[in-house]
Amino acid sequence: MARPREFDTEALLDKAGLAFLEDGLQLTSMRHLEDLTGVKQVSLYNAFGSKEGLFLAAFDRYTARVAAAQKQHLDDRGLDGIESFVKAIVSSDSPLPLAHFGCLIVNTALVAGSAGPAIKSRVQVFRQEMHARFVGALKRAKSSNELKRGLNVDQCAEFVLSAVWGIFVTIRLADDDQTVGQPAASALVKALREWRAS
Amino acid sequence: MARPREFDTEALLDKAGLAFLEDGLQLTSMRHLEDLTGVKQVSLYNAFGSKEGLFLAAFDRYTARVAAAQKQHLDDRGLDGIESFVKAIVSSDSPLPLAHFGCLIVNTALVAGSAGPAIKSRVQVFRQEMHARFVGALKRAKSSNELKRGLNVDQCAEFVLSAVWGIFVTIRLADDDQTVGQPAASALVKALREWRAS
DNA sequence: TCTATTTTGTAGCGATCGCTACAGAATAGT
DNA sequence: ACTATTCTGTAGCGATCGCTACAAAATAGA
Repeated sequence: MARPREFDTEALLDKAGLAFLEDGLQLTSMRHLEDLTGVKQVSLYNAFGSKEGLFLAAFDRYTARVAAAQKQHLDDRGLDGIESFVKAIVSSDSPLPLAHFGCLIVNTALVAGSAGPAIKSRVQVFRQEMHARFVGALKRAKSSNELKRGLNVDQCAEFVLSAVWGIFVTIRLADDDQTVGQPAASALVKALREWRAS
Repeated sequence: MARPREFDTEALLDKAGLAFLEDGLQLTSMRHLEDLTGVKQVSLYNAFGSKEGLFLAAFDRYTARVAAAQKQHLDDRGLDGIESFVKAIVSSDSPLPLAHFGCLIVNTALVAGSAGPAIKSRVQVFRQEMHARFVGALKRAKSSNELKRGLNVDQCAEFVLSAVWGIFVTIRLADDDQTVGQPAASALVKALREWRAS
C-alpha cells in the first residue's frame, strides 16, 4: 500500500561494500555512494537509517559470503580443508570475489576502535566465528590422528587466522600485482603440513 | 636571527604518532593534534608544511624506532634472532613502546591506497627494508646450516612479515587485553623451529 | 477515484575539515 | 636601539561532511 523501491537492495549493498573496501568507512562519503549506486542519499537514509546502518548491512552481506566460502572449504575436512582455503585466498580465480583488493573485515578490524562499538563488536564476533570454524577443522584432524600430537588447536587456529589476515594487509599494500600474497601463502601451507602426524 | 621555537619537535612527533596510531591518518584532525600537543595549528603548518608532512615526519620517527628494534634482535643472528623478535612483539615489556595499540606501519599500510602516493611508497619501502632484514637473518641461518634445506628465504621472510602484521591486526581488534597476540605468536615461534635443520 | 503510505528529488542545515591571512611577540645581527 | 626574520595567537576562509525538512511522485487498499 505504498510506493515500491526503485533499486535492488542486494546489488546496492555489493557496490557499497566494494566502496567501503576500497576507501574505508570514514573516507567513503554518502555523496560518493549516491553517485556510485545511482540511489539518492535520502533514499539510502530511508532504507538504512544512517551511514553506519548502511555499512553494517553491506558488512553483513560481505561476511556472509566469506563465511560461506570458508565453510565450503572446511566442512567435514581437516588440515587439507585449511590448506585449500589458504590457497583459495591468493588464487586468481578466488571464490572470494574481492580478495584482490584486500578484505573488508581486516580493513574494518583496524579502524574498529574509531568506528563505534556496533561495528567493533560485529568484527569481533565474526573473527570468533572464523576462529571456531578453524578449530572445528583442527579438531576433526586431531580425532582422526591427522594432527601431530602436542599441538594446541586454539593456538593453531589463532595462528592461521592471523597469518591469513596478514596476507590481506600485504595484498592491500601492493600496487596492482595480485600475486604478492603468494610467497606468504605458500610458506603458510608448508607450515600447515608440518602439523601432520607421521 | 629569529625567534626560536617553543616546542620540542621530537616530543611533538611522538605524541602525533601516537594519535595517528590510535585514530588513523584521516580521522586525526589538526585541531585534535593542537589540543594534544599544545602547539597551535599554524605552528604545526609552519614546521611541517601540511598534515601529510606532519604525518610523514611522525611516521619516519616511528619506523626508525621499529627498524632499530628489529636490527637489535636480528643483527648477526639467525633463526633465534627472528624468534626473539617475534616474542618481543607480544611481550608486555616490549621494546616497541606502542605495540599494545597495534603498529602504525600496519595501520598505514591498509589505508595507503587512499592516503596518497607519498605515504604509500613510504610504507612499501619500509616493508621492503623489514623484509630484507629477515632475509639477512635467514641467509645467515642458511650459511651456517642452521636452516633446513629446501626452504626459500624470500618466501620465509614474506611469511614471517605477513604473520607478524596479522598479529598486529589482532592486537588492534582486542579491547584492552594485551595478550591476544600470544597464541598466534607462540604458534609462529613453533613454525620457526620447524625450519631448523636436524 | 480517493485516501493513506512510502519513496524520490531539491535544497540546505549545522558542524567540522585542512589550511591560511594578518597582526603582534620574540630573537639575532648591526 | 633598530631592523630583519621567524614564531605565535586570533580569526576565519572555502569545501565537505552526515543528515534532514519539505513537497512532488507513485502505489495499495477502500
